[in-house]
Amino acid sequence: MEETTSNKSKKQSTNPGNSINTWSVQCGECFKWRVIPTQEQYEEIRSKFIEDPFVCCKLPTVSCDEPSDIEYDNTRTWVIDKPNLPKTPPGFKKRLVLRKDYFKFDCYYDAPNGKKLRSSAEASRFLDKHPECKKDISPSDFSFFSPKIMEDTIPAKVVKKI
DNA sequence: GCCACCGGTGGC
DNA sequence: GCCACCGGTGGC
Repeated sequence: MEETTSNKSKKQSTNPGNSINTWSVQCGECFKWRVIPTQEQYEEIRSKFIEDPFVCCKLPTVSCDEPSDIEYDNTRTWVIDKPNLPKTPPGFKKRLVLRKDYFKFDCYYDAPNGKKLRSSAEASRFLDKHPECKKDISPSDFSFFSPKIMEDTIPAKVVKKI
């Protein structure tokens, strides 16, 4: 279960390259990496990864015989995710912003009204203020987990923090 | 004045 | 010692 970033990215924020632009999962049988086209599809797979592990043949046009989509190497920075994180609630947008020093991510949810949520505490408070959301969404539907950045794939020019 | 970004720290 | 959380602020 992985996500990757690289220095090439779609413009999702003011600072290109600081967000995740490729989502991929590893097949539990052949161990090849498969790129998942959208964050939403990726989150769907991730949300039940333990009880329903990913295998290549779940993708419509792929099997374990096909070469892998991408390789784990330092042509891009890799970060390791956790299985079974909650899917982003409908109407919300989840963003992971990588700090310039590659030390960690900041995780945000953009609420339907544009409000930016920065922590579980803020998410809970938001739901309390918006009972209409609370019907379908609970605080446990938010995860501010920051994926682990793989040090051996951090660009050499980045100055490491001591 | 706002907000993206970063730094500091309290609580575990 | 770590990291979730949030206050502060520089740059716009």
